[in-house]
Amino acid sequence: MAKVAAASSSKSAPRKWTRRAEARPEEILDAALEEFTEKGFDAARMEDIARRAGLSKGGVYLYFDSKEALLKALIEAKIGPIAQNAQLIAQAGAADPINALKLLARAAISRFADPKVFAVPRLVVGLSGRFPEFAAHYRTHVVEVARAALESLVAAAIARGEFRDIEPRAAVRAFIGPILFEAMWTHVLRGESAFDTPEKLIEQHFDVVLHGLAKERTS
Amino acid sequence: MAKVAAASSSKSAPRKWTRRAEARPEEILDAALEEFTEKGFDAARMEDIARRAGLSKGGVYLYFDSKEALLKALIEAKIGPIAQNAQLIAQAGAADPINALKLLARAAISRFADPKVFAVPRLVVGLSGRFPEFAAHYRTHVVEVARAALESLVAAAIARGEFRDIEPRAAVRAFIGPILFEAMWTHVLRGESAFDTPEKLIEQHFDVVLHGLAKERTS
Amino acid sequence: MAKVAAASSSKSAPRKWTRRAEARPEEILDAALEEFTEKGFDAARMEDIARRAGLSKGGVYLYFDSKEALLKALIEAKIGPIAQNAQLIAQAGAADPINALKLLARAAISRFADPKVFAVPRLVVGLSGRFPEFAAHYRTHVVEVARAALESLVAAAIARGEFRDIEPRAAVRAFIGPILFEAMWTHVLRGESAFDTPEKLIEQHFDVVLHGLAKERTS
Amino acid sequence: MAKVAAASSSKSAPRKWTRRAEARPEEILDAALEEFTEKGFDAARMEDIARRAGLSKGGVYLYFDSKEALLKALIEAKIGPIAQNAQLIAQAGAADPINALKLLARAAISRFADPKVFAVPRLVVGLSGRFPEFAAHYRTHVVEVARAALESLVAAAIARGEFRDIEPRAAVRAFIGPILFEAMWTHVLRGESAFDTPEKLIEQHFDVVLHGLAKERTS
DNA sequence: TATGAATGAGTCTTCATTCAT
DNA sequence: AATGAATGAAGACTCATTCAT
Repeated sequence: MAKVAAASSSKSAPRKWTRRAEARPEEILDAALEEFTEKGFDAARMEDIARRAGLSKGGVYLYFDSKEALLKALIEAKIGPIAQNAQLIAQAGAADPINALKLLARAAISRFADPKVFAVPRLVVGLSGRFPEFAAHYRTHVVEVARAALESLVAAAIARGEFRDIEPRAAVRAFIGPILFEAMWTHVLRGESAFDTPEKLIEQHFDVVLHGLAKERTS
Repeated sequence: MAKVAAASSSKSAPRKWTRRAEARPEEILDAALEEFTEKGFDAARMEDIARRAGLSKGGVYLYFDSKEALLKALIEAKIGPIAQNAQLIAQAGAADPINALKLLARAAISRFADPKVFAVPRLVVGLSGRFPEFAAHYRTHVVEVARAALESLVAAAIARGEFRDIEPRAAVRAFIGPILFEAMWTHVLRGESAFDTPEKLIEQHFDVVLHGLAKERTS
Repeated sequence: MAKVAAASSSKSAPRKWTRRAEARPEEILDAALEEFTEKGFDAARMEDIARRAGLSKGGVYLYFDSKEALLKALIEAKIGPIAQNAQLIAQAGAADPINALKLLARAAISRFADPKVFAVPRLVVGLSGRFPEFAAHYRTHVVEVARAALESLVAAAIARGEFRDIEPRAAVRAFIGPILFEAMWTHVLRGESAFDTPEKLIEQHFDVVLHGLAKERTS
Repeated sequence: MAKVAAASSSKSAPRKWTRRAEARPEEILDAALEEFTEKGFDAARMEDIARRAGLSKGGVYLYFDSKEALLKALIEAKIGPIAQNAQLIAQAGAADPINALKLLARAAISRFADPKVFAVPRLVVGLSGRFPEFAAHYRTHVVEVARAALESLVAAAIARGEFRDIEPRAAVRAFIGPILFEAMWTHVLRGESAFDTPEKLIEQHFDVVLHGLAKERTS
């Protein structure tokens, strides 16, 4: 990481190899994510990652200290954007919570549809036993942030009388769970999709989750 | 596996070490599951598995041909019970679909609360990139079976006018997703639980999922 | 080292592979000393050491944790005997210090004539910059012990009026230095010997050095 | 070495970087000696040497063909002066051999007290197994030269009746050995000095050694 | 059945060396 | 003359697997 920082922070002085060296860390990270996803952290070979990133075996070590450091950098690098999204939309949409939730769901679904994006949480899941710290990092920086954002939206919706008086945490669970399930089904189990476009999934999701299953309302 | 069959079928001739030998494959499988869960398939050492199962390094090979064979046997061995459950309850509960769904949810939640049980799907997720056949096996023998059972229950409920006319698949997704999410949160991310007893989770789950989020019913 | 201890301490229970496994650590140590002496610690390859000891690459790691651990064990294993010698003779010869000194010199010279024996101090010298702890260990456990033994002999000789009243430390230096020099000349510089038998060297050594120390002049 | 010659012979055309380029080989040699002494030849990294000499990794190769060439140049560069010294003093002091010996001893002791100076022989010792040619070179160009010079002095002293009729070679051994021993003690074993000033060591040395050699007893 | 010594293929990692700029 | 990104050979170390006992 120190290495990466050092390499990528020297933007001021003009270099001859500019494009290459500047872009390298990112290229390696991408290559690593692909290899890790395909083979798993342990089974992935550093040389394959290097080759995929367009350099030789030893080249990776110019940017990352070790395989584990590469993994760590990878997780941290890919985590930020996701978490930030959640926060921003949540704040922006306090005025119209239900609409904000819809926006968020739409964003989450379309992002999770991209294998590249889903690859990171998937990796974290696979490695959680061996590297609990990554799982913890992910929980703290991504899931809890998103959760808090969603809960406040739900709370707002309840306050406005737009939602029933339910446990916000349970609502969030009901909101995210199906999206997670669908992503697992698609990327991990490689099951076939039951709808033609993502839009259809979103629609279904809202239909069921926002409106409920039961025909007759008891409460 | 051929080995396993051979080993466990020799029940005729009584020997002094009978008990041990008979129980061995199961013991090894359990030990393997624990090691695999803690360290991951690759990082787990055969010797540690053997030690945990109470025999020596070479001993494991008397029952399983290789590490990969052990993994395969493990997944298959732990998969059956789950899938069967789903089928049984589904059939049994056709008369009262909503109640059957409740029973199923209750069963799923309490089972997933047990780390040992959740360990297998977790393992499958981690290895899905490297061994897609396991993921496929899991999808076919477990998830699709359960899904079909649930969908038929939902369809029955719709037919009886107890559920709105929604896409059964979407309903199932909404039904299972939150349970999966909670299990991930607990076992993978090691997040703290927001409720005291599993019973409370079940209650919340029903409250939200079965009755819906929206206060005002549009349809 | 823990490994070695564990392996060599199990002498009670009879094993089938007795000879081999019991003898292994010693065989490896010898092989390592030879390789280290010929090529130096860094340039020596573990596989060559293993091969020379009669096993395969990985075999060495059954007895020693790492190359460095092997080096450490080697130095410690070969150091003990030397130091003990010094102490024993020193105590035994308190009654006739000059004779004791002669015995010691004779022992030191003949031992240093053996390349295997001189190899260890030689190794320590070569590695002293990188592993100062080994040099310190050698100084403390070998040189200082020998030095103390010799000094007390010299002091005894002075007290008896057999040696002039000189600084014991200087006397010891004059006593050991030439022996060290000769060993260096022979083993390190591979210079030719100027005498036919070691006995001749001993004679010359006494002629010059003891003369420098003795109170009464004979010639 | 060819490179070094080429680089240092280009004195004709004055350039702006003149001073630097002219001094470079020497700077690199010094840096190399320090690194080699601290870490050993193998463990020393070319980049560290370069950095210490004030240039970058690749820069060293403008002056030396390889790491081994650098080592060779280093040993040769640092050897000359020592050997020449010996010869000069030896010839100059033929008239008063004992005094010449004293001068030589004094010179040797004070030179060996300097870690930089002792570093070269120390390096040669450590590498003698791997590069016997360096040891041979050192023996031929340094030790044998010095030895011859000293032996002729001793022979002269014997001829003049100032020394007893002893084997000159043994006398030289007795003369140099203690100095070598002291240097080893100080630099290699990092043992504490037993005297305050080098002068004191010289005094002690003469007291013991010259006594062993001298015909007439003074005390 | 069970053991654990032994093997050797497989990988990470280092670093001398090269070369475009 | 100088740089430092890049290469790739080399070597320490691990561990699944075998096999004599």
